[in-house]
Amino acid sequence: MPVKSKTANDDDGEQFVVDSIYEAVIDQRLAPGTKLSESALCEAFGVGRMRIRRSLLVLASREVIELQPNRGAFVACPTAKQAREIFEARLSLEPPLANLAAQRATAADIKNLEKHLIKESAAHNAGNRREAIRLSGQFHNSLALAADNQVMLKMVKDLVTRSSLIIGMFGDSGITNCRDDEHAGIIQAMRSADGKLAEKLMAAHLIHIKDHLKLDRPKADVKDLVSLFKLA
Amino acid sequence: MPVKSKTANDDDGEQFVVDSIYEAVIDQRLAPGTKLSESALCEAFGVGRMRIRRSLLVLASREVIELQPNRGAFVACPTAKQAREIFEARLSLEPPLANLAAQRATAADIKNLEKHLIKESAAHNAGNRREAIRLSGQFHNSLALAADNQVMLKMVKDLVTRSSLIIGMFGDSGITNCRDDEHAGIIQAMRSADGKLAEKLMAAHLIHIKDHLKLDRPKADVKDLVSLFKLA
DNA sequence: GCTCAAATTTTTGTTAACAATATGATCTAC
DNA sequence: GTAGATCATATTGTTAACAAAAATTTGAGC
Repeated sequence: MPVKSKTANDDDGEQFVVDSIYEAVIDQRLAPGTKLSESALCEAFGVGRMRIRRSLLVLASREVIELQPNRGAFVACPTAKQAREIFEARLSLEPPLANLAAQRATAADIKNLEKHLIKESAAHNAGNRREAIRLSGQFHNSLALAADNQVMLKMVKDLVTRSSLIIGMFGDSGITNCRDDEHAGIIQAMRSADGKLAEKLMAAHLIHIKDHLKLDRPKADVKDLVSLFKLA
Repeated sequence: MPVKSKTANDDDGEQFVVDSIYEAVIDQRLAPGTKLSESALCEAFGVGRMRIRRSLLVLASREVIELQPNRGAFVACPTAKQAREIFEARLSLEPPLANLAAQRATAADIKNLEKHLIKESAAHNAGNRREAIRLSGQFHNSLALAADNQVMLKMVKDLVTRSSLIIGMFGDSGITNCRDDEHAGIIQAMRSADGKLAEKLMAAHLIHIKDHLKLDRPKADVKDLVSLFKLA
C-alpha cells in the first residue's frame, strides 16, 4: 500500500521517495542492513521501477544506503571508523554553524526552536523514543535553517541521518541520546545572541552524544554472524 | 572519441564518468551553464545512455550540475548567495580539518604535500592557470586525506569543485586564486604539528580566496543576456 | 525583410521486454 | 541425516523501442 497515497505519484515522486526513506532511517523504522528490494518499494510508493532505481542511486551517493552489485540496496551499516569520522565532521561543522545561527536567528526562528523543544520534551517524558530521536535530529537541522545556509543544511541533514544509523548500531538502547536540556542551553545562547557560547555548547553536546556510543562494541549484525559461524 | 579509451567502458564506467566531469569542472574546462547533452556524453565516454543518465543524477545530487526537466543537464551556475554559503561552509569545515591534519599527518603525507606544492608553484610560474587551479584544489583534498577522514574528504571535494564554478563566475580573470605561499605556510605548520596554527592559517587562506571574488558583480551569463534583450 | 505560426527534428523521459546474476529448493551421494 | 551439486525462481541490470516535450527550421502573411 502507498505510504501517503496522495503525494506518492501525483507530485515529484523522486524527492518524495528519497525523503520518505530518509525519515524512516532517521526515526529508526529502517534498521541498518535492511534490504530494500525494488519491487517492494515500487509497491510501497506506487511508482515505477525507474523512479525507485533513481531514488536508490541518490540515497547511495549520500551513503544512506549501500548498493551492492547484483544484490540490491541495503540500509547502510556504518563501521566504527565511519562513526568516528562522521562525528568528527559534525564536531567541525556544527559548532561554527551554531555560532552563525546565534548571530542570525530571527525572533521567528527562536520561536520555532522553542516549539520544537517543547515537543521534544513531551516525547521524552512520554517515553516515545522514536519521536524523541526524530525531533532531536530536526533540532540540528533547524539550526542550519536559522543560520540561513542551505549548503550547510544539506550537509548536516546527511550527517544527522547517518548518526541515526550509528546510534542504532552503537548506541545504548533505551538511554536518551540527545539530552534536551542541552538543546535548551543552545537556544538560550541564541536568545542572547551569544555566538561563542552557542558554539561551545554545541561542541560539548556533540561530544556527549558521541561519548554515549559504544564504538568498540558493535551490536551483532549479519556480517558478524557469518564470520562467527565460520569460526565455530 | 572516448576521453580515456581504456577505462571508460572496461571498468566501472559509473564512477569514471562522474569523476571525469568533476575534474573537468574543477579545472574549468566545463564552464558554468554548459549544456551536457546525453548523446554527446554517450559518444565521449563510449557508454550507454543509462550510465550517463545515472552519472548525471549523481552529479545533480551533489549540485555540481543542474537537472532541468525535459531540458537536460547543465553545469551549475552558483548564485552569489550560494557562493557565500559555500565559503561559509568551507570556513567552518576546513580550519578544524587542517588542525586534525596537522596532528595526524605522517611523514609520507607531508612529503606528498610538498611534492604537490612544487608542482603547483611550477604551474603558477609557467602561467598555466588551469593546472594551478586544479592543483590548488587538490591541496585541500590532500589535507582531508592526511587527516584520515573520508567523510570530510567527500565534503571538501564537493565544496572545492563548486568553488571552481564560483571562481569561474565571480573571480577576477587572470588573478591567482589560491596563493601557493599560503599553502606553504600551512604545510610548515603541519611539519611542526602545530594544529592551532594550521587552523588559523587555513581560515585566513579561505578568507583571502573569498575576498578576491566579486560577489556583487557576476559575469554575464546566458540568462542575463535574455533579460537584457527583453528590456531593450 | 521581418514576425509569427506550423511542422520537422532533436532530445529527454518512460515503459516494457530481455539477459545475467544471485537466492532458495530439490535431489542425489555418502 | 548431512554435504554438495543441480535446477528453479526471483531479483537486479541492460538494452531497445516508444512517447512526450523542447528546440529548430521552414514557410506564410504582412
